[in-house]
Amino acid sequence: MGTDADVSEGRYDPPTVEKEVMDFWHHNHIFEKSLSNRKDGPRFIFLEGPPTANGLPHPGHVLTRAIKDVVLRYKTMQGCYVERKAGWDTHGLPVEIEVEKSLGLETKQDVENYGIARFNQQCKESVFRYEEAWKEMTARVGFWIDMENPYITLKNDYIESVWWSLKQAWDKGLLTRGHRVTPYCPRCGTTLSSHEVAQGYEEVEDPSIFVKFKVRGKDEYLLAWTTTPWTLISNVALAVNPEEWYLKIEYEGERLILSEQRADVLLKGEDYSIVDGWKGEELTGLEYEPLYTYARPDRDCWRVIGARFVTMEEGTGIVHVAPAFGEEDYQAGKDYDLPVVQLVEQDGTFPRQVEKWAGMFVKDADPLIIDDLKQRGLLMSVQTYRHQYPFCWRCGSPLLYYAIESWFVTMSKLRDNLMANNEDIHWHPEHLKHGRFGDFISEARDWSLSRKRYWGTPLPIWTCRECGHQVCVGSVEELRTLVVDFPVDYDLHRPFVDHLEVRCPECQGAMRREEEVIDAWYDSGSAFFAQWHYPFENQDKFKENFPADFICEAIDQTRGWFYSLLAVSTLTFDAPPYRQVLSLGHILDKEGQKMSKKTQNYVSPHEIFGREGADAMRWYLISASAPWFPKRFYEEVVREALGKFLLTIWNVYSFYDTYASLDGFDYGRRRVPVEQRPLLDRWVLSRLHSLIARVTEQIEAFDLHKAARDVEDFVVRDVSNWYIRNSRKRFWAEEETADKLAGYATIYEVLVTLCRLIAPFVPFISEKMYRSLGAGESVHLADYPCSDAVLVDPHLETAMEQVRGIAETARALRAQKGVKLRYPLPRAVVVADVDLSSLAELLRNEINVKEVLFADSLDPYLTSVVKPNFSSLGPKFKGKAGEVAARIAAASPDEAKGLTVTVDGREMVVEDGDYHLEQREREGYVIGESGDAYVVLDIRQTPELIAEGFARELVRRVQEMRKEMNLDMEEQIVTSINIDPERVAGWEDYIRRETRSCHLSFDEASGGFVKEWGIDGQTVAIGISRQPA
RNA sequence: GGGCCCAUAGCUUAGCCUGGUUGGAGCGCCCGGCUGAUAACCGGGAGGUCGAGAGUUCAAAUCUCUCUGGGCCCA
Repeated sequence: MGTDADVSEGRYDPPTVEKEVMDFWHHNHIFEKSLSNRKDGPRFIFLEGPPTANGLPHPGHVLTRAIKDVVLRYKTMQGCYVERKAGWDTHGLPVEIEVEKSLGLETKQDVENYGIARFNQQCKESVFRYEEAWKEMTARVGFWIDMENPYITLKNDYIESVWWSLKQAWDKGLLTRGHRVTPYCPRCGTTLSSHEVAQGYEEVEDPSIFVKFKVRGKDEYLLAWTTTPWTLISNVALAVNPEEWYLKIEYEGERLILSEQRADVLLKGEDYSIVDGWKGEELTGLEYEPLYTYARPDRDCWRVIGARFVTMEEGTGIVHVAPAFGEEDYQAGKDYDLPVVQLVEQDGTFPRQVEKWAGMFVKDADPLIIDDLKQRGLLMSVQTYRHQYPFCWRCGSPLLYYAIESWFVTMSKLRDNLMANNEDIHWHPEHLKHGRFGDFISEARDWSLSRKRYWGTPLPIWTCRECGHQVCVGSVEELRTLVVDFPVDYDLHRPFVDHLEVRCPECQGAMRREEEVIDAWYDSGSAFFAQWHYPFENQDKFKENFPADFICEAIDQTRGWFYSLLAVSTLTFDAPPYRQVLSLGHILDKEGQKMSKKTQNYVSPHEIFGREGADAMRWYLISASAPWFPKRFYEEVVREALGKFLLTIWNVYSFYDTYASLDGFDYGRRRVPVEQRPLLDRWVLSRLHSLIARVTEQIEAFDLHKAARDVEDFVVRDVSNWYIRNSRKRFWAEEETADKLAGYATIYEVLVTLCRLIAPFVPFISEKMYRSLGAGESVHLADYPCSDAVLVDPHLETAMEQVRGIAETARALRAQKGVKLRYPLPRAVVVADVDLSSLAELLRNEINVKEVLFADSLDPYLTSVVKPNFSSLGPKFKGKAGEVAARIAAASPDEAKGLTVTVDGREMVVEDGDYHLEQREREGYVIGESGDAYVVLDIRQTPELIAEGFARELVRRVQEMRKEMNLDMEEQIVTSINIDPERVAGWEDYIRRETRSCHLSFDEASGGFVKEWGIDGQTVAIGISRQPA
């Protein structure tokens, strides 16, 4: 791309221009220069949220990358040094699942048979499968980020940093082993983090059964409700709400115990009698006979306990308790010292003891258990229950809530710290800070960190087989001291770390690593220090870059990455890891539904890039709505952004380019000082500098959409539709007038400044124009424009706004009266509070009148008309009212006052109420208002004016024909028109000049190109031909 | 089931915080006009139960509550 080569190519072709710009950036190292340029500037610290490259990027990723880029380019142009290190998130169950699928492995046993080493090797390869696609998308959307030196969570250095922070937690006593009932996928053989569980809720129908538990020694039953029959096998207690009332009733010959409230609801209209009643607490301790005795608990159980979580909203008010399968159950079990009966294997099947259903997947056994209970007469009713139930988001298996041993980070102890650190963070949108996010951290749960899986950062905890001593290893060096023959080449993943021979520092016994790997969210949450291999290297680098000034991801990261960063940072440094966080809304499809891979209800970004281009897509995404609002995305809206904004600005540019290069204009040499330029020029510059001030303010507040809309408004309304439109004639002048030079200088300044202003938003087209204008090597190396207060003239802006309004009104009045704009009118009179005289000439041209006058009052153009008031006349004059009205209407305002009429021989005086005066335009004038101002149009057309207008009609048609013939602008023609020459008397020269006719005749239309036109209902034939050379 | 966010013309949206003339604009549509930069522009028109209902108030798109729909998060 040369600075002024191929500038006159006319039509804007986005993909071609954008590719050209990308090549230019690449070959000239513009990104690198944008960094080295600002080396000494203040730092603006950005932290990239790492994607996983085992899937193709979709429009949502384009949005995130585009918005990040806007902010980072803006900061760079403002003089900041903005380092941008890319990152890859590489560990975790999703990766394993992909690999399992491709290898046809179905269980953990399959994986182990395949070999953990080989398996992890596959995982490692898988996470870079789409690296190229990601790199390409990133480059194509114009996101400048260093993809050559990314941080990668699977690197030894990265893992070592993570280990270091885990050891910090360990030393603080915040890394502990405990039980927790967690959602568990029996197929994957692992617990799922809450973030993962959330992705897999589906509405399903489950059995809803009412089960009778026989009270020990009595012929009475406690009625309990459950939707998970398979957990009944492991039942150890029944819970009642101690505060609620319970009844013993007799119903269909049976004595049942349930809550009073629920009895009312469930047995409404049924025939039952109340036998007894108690408060819930009185029931506690009551023993019952277990439904199943496969378990032989070592502790007292099978009795009623009190628990406040028991609600009266559903069920019977008596809840079956199985501590192994529910969090509340587990807690209640602890409170009452109940045994944890867990008659389910890790793969989700019943164990051998459960003779009837051993080996069967528990959920599949539900109907059989129901049958069994039915046959034993222990079932009250079976219904189905629709509710949201979690499924494994990757493999689709129903999740089981399952008490499992796990390592925890006890975040619950850090709640106050989390909240204090959150106070120092600026959230966009703000409501997240104390809303969704604030609520979440104020009730922070312990972070279940460990995963019984393979592909992840191994938990660096070793336990001595001899003495039980545990060490948490915080560095490779520390590990080396514990290991016999630590090899030179090492890999901190499984199975390598599992096979190390570790000696207990206490007793020299053999140590064994806790077999789990950690939640991959901890990896990415460590990015802010682990990307630098802190604290083993880059201590300064880390200090310079902590905390980040800005992070930005989609809203779903609120409890994902935004949280894991804050959690790790609070745990490790007790400080907030970022100062500002921008949370983006999601991209939805045309119908406002979320995009999904399954339905493929979205256009691939590639197609958009290939047609409308990256700038158009960016512009749409930025200007459509606030960054944090969801956006509907489809091709038409992008095309609209292209047509409305990009093509308009391009046309302004190409207009300037056409004329400026024709005239050989050189901004550097022939610049007219601003104060010597016409008012219109000073106006557009004033608008420009007002705009700069607003845009800067809005970007700072992350109101990117407002900034974009203001820019668009300026370009379309002010520059293209007003400034250029009213300046066109200036550039047609053949000689080099000061006026023309002033115009060139102004458009040039507007364009170059605009390029800089919009460079962060639309980096390609701005670069292309900036360079073509010869303004510098790259717009992205330039400074962001500053508003120059000297150039801002608010009075001028207001006056122009007023004039624009008046022009619109005048055009509307013309349309009303059917006077075409081409026909000049004698005058317009403006009545306004502000002095608009300096803009009179502009207005005169705009509305095509011979003169514009200013007046203080409308009175000279108004006349009063007497209007009879029928509602007053009617009752007075009855049948003669019409007659009287006619007399009144015929009177002048002066005559009307005190007018006497003779009705049926009686003389009557017309009173004030019998008529009213209406103000009307005087004959020949039409009045309109615009804001506080009025405009009067004199619409009396004289024959001379009509001739002039008609001449313009003819010129316009000839021009159209010239265009159709593809004539050069300068080319001369011979013109003949079949009209009476009288109709354009005095305007023959005008027609000749405007149409570049060397010969003009008014007779039969003849020549190479003859066309008939309908002008004001008449047919006019025009013939033109090229002048023979 | 709970929390948060959102709902204005066929589409994209301004106005809502801080209640007050007739709810603005752009795209699209119809009619007319302008045009030798333009895929543009100008004027007019059709098109709004301001998601629904209730409340507060002299007055509600705006404040409150309930409901419906969508999104996100949590269960």
